[in-house]
Amino acid sequence: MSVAERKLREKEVIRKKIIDAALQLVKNEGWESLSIRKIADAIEYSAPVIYDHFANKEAILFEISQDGFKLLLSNIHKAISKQASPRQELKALVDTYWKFALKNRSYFKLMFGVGMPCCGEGKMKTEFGALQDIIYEIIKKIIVEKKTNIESACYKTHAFWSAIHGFTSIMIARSADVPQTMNVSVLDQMVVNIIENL
Amino acid sequence: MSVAERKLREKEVIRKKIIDAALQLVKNEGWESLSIRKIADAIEYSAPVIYDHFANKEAILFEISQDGFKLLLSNIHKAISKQASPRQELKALVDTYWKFALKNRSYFKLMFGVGMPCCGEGKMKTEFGALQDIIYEIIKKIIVEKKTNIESACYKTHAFWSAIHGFTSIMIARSADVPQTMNVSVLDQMVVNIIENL
DNA sequence: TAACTTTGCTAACACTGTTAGGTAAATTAT
DNA sequence: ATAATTTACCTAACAGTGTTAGCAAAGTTA
Repeated sequence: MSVAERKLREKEVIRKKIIDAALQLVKNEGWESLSIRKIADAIEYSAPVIYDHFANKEAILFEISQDGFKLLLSNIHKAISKQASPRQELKALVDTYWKFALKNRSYFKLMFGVGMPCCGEGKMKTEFGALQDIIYEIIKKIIVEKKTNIESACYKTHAFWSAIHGFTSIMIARSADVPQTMNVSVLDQMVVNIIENL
Repeated sequence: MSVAERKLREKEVIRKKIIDAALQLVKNEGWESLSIRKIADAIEYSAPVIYDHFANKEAILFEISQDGFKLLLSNIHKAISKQASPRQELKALVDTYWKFALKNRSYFKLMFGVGMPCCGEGKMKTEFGALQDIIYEIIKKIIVEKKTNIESACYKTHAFWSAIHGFTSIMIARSADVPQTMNVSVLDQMVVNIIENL
């Protein structure tokens, strides 16, 4: 019986190797030039072996983008837990989001890429929702604190999320096209302004 | 001498045919599955002919995305010219932007795709800037009207643009992942709120 | 009419994702 | 321990990709 267990473990090891190699290749050469044969080369197996572990290339990219979400959510939770007030929590969330995008462009592009071959419509509902839920909870707390209209929490979550994500997307996707006046301080000021008007 | 002119005209015709065919294919099957051979097939030429008109595939996608910008800017100018006040201009701009994204998803994905093979960093500075300039001018007018701080116009342009683009990107990229509470009325309310706080 | 340029083709190269089929090794059953 | 069976892994191949080289025919100019 333990033979089967060992085999499963070994399979898991190769699976991890595939993901690790793929991520490394994406980081070095961009996701456009990622190929099954390059992954196979990196893990020192022949190409078809990869199909024993993943249905297709898209499934690999999908799993990587899910890992990205896990990492981002973990970073956010860590950052939030250190804060003393909901307002500081919201600031810490934005800071973490921005730093994640900046330091992990490959992940970010896979996770939020418009028209990405993997992780398209309807595949990221849970990961996507988790992020939105965190924002929602913090905003609710601030609204309670400020005693403004609690019913607007939902709308405000979307508005907040739109602004933060829009800023980050523009910066990551088009860094060279963006005027110098659009920099991180704009993001900071945006958060301050949004909190003021919650 | 007029022979050369005719030849240039004929070249232009084929060039246009390539772009048209490519755009049609992108609209029908998505940009991922666009291929030189498919374009060649559509225009009833052999594949290498395309390289007499474009350096490579990326150049075709680049030109298409530029056409997209031209169309979007033209739509915006048309919509703005019909408005009576800067506030209505801003609303019309957002409305046009949103409708453009909705009706021309292919264009939008090419124009603003995070990590798109074409139109990456540094290639869209002018088109990108033109859009931002329009927003800037309207916002300045509103600020003058409201007699608030004119120096904040630049920051507010970025913040506005971030929010609008973020909302649209999320909707276009992830329509199936987005909760039902995030709909066009959120966009409307966002614009109203932003104008209020300019 | 001869020389030259342009046009457009086929064939090919080096890739891509993916599948079929076979072989040798590892595991299980007898 | 031997036979049967499953698993692991490979090579070869298919159909497709972007792109280039080289050639033949047509069009243009001298």
